[in-house]
Amino acid sequence: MHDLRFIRQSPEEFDRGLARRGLAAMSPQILALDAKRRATQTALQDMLQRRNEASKQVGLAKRNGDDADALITEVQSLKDKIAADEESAKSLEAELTGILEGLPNLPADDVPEGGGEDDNVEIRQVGTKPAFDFEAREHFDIGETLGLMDFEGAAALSGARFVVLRGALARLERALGNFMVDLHTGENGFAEVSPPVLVRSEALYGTGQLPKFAEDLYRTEDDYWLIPTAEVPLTNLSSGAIYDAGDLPQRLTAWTQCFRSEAGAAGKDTRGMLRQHQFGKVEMVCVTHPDESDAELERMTGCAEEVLKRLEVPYRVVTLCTGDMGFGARKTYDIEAWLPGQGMYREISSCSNCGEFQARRMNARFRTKGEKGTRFVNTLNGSGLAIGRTLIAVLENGQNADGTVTVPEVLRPYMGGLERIEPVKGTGK
RNA sequence: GGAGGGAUGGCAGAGUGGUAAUGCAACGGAUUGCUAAUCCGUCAUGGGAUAAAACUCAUGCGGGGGUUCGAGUCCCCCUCCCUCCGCCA
Repeated sequence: MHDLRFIRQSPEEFDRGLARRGLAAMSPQILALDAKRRATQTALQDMLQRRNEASKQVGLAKRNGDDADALITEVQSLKDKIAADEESAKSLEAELTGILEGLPNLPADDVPEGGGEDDNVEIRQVGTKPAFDFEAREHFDIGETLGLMDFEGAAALSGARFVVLRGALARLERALGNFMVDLHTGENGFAEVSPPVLVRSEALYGTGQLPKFAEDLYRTEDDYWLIPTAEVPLTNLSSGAIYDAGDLPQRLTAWTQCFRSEAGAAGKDTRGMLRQHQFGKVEMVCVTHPDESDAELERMTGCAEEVLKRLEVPYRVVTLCTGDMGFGARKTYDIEAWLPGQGMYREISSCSNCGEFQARRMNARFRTKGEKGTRFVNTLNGSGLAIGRTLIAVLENGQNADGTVTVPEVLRPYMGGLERIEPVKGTGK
């Protein structure tokens, strides 16, 4: 949500931000609406003032036993006018809010300009791509050869974009989640949270998925929504909060299932488990002082990178350009893991600084000792990491010519010491 | 699912139709100085005014409607929280 006072003060700057997002200037329309709203409000207030005075006099007159009919008639005649003005003030307000809540966050100054994915800027590549003396296969080949990745069974249960993992792959998924949460809580300073995955619409409004992106979400018949990411519950834990500045930053992590309708992704990544309706993800959320959020974004991205480093998966970090950033973000780093089977880097984490955009929607503030009043906090979120995609990366980077997969060393303690995942004889069907 | 209770400022908490008490915390100031106390003011949001204030007006008692000259207070609808009962992993 945008600050109307900022738009009033710096309309050019506001429009410049929108333009960088590829959007038309909105400040003329917004300011016109705002001026109209304020004029209406002022007129309304004058009438209310008169009504209040007259009403007070009626009270006095009645107490003194005087005649108050003239005053009563006057106020009654104001009534229709007041009601009409209230009505139009309210609808102007609603119109204004409707516009403001549909506009994305403005990009930070250092975000590269661009229209889409192709204009993202690579910052660094880390790790060494594995050199295979055979043709690298994609994860679904590897998984099906192992007999442990079952798309048919999943289709029978749930349809397309689901998977059933079995045996060592099911355990690998669990191992990844445990490893990531242990890393973030043990070394990266995050507090572990186990939140609901069903939330109210208010929570989704707070992080910005609603009202604009309802079609991407699953909704229950009794009006709960399935979270598309644990960013929603973790960030909204700060909804309505007033922190002491000393209690910031708040760093939270959670391993949850995430649910996405993938309404706009028809035909994209249909094969395999790259893009699913349901997937596990370890999420990191930070709530910071406004002066700290830029540094926190670097830190958080580093925390996500550390997961891949330890898993020995090569990756690169890109800064998303203005055209590829999500709705609530003012700056985003994507981490893309190297997938030898695809011969491509694919997104495995997205770390965003949302500034005070979400905090305004949630009314999340902090107070500094010695200062008057409160200010909005800044919020950040990042995957640390998406589990399904990490599993893909581990399979593709750890694959061997004989169809087995080498388990990264850091995961072995979570896998009962298992060093290699071997194909199973028969699928048990 | 059934029954009941509740929602008022940062927090606590009064207020049954006529200007939203009071306490705590916080901020500004005054005063006196033995780890502090005392006093005064400020202490929700928005409009107008202003360089910024002072100032001024309105709104604000969970949300939305209604009754009334006037609603925190009365009526209707809704939401959320709590308690008890039932069911349940």
